[in-house]
Amino acid sequence: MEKLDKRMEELLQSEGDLTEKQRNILAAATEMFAQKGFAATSTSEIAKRAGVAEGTIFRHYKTKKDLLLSIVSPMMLKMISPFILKDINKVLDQKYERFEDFVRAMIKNRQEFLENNLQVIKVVIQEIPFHPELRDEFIKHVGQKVYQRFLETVQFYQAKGQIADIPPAMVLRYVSSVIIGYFGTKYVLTPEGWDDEKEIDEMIAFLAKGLAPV
Amino acid sequence: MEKLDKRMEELLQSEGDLTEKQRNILAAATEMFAQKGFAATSTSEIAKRAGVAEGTIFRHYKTKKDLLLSIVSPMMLKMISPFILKDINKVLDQKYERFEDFVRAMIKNRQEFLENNLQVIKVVIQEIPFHPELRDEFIKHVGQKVYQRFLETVQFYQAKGQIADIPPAMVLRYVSSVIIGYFGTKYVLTPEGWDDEKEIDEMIAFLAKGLAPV
DNA sequence: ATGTAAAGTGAGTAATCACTCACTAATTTT
DNA sequence: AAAATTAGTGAGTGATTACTCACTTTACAT
Repeated sequence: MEKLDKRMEELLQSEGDLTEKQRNILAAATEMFAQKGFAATSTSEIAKRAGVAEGTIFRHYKTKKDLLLSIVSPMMLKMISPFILKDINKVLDQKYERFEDFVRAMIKNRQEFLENNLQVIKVVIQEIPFHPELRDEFIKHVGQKVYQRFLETVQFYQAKGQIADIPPAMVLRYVSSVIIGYFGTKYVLTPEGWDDEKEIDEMIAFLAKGLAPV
Repeated sequence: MEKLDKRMEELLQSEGDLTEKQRNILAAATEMFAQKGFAATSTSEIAKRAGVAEGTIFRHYKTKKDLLLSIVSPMMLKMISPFILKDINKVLDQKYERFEDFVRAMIKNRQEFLENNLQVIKVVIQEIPFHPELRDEFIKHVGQKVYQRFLETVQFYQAKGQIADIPPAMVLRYVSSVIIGYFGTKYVLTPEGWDDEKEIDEMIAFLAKGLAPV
């Protein structure tokens, strides 16, 4: 666990000691990958937008794909780090008496993160279907670690009699489907007159009612 | 409405009078677009897999993008046609006493279609972020037509006292989120030991309970 | 059988692609 | 300040790209 934390820290603060030009390259590449997709973006375009010679890109990244991975891989870890870092785990496990409060805390916790990283997350989602290594990495992290951890959480609240006795995997799917639907609606469809507080309250009320024991 | 139906029929049965080579081209392109994405697939690869000269592709499709659109556009109409064709609308509106039965019928209705068109649907989902015209077309059809129609359906069951008095748009989002999560889990993650009947029963029970009036 | 239109071909084209390399500029180490 | 390491450059590379066109083959109406 110590080693994992260390490796993660490296990746999380990996943009600290970069040159300005290097940061420009990452920013330009992220923008264009998000907009046009990885395959439809040329390295010459990236160089142009970054205000950099094309050779400079390849000084830092062996291939174009290397550039993609150095944008996307750290983000995958960032996405899930709150769920598998031990100090935060303690908080998750013990703080919330009711399942509803736990869900609300999860949403708030990830909302700011989402807003600050919309573009990179867009790239991750868009490119996963085309790059098996990305898919594998995602499944390995989210599937094995986060999924297992949340399964236990569901069972915890089932044992407390707050959630009906349906298979935990189903509970998890319903909850995550509705939450993903919430974020998707908000950030992809961006409807007018959207009241965050009210949406979250109603959503959690719906989930709690649907999952309540008979 | 007559005109719409006619235009739709054209598109729906549009693969009838094609040459064998033309059908090979469409099949090969669909396969490769689904696997590698539109931008990463070359016309020479498509020609090779279709067993056809590269020039043959451009005899039938002015550009590579034209080929994509002729695969994707008819599918968009197929996806939503059951919801906006009038004869089927009658069925939807009157047949089901309970909201649960309506939802179950919707799922069964679209399940076979999904299974028969997984590849093309994959292409649609994958390419929408990169092609604004596709996004617009999708929003125009699904957003304006299907969404409005389902809003009315929700209000219908709310008036019958079967669904709680929460905003119909929220109801619609919860239901569609969970159903999309169901299809997504089944066809993207393809878990082992998946019991369709049980999954659907539990899912509908959860939705009904969560949406029931107080 | 013959004429005509449509289907199919494949070599050719300019443009663009990701990437290299010999070189200079800037930064850090000693 | 000198030496050494790293960052940055941009012209140049062969390969590949989407697409064209003069031509041949096939299908079908007369």
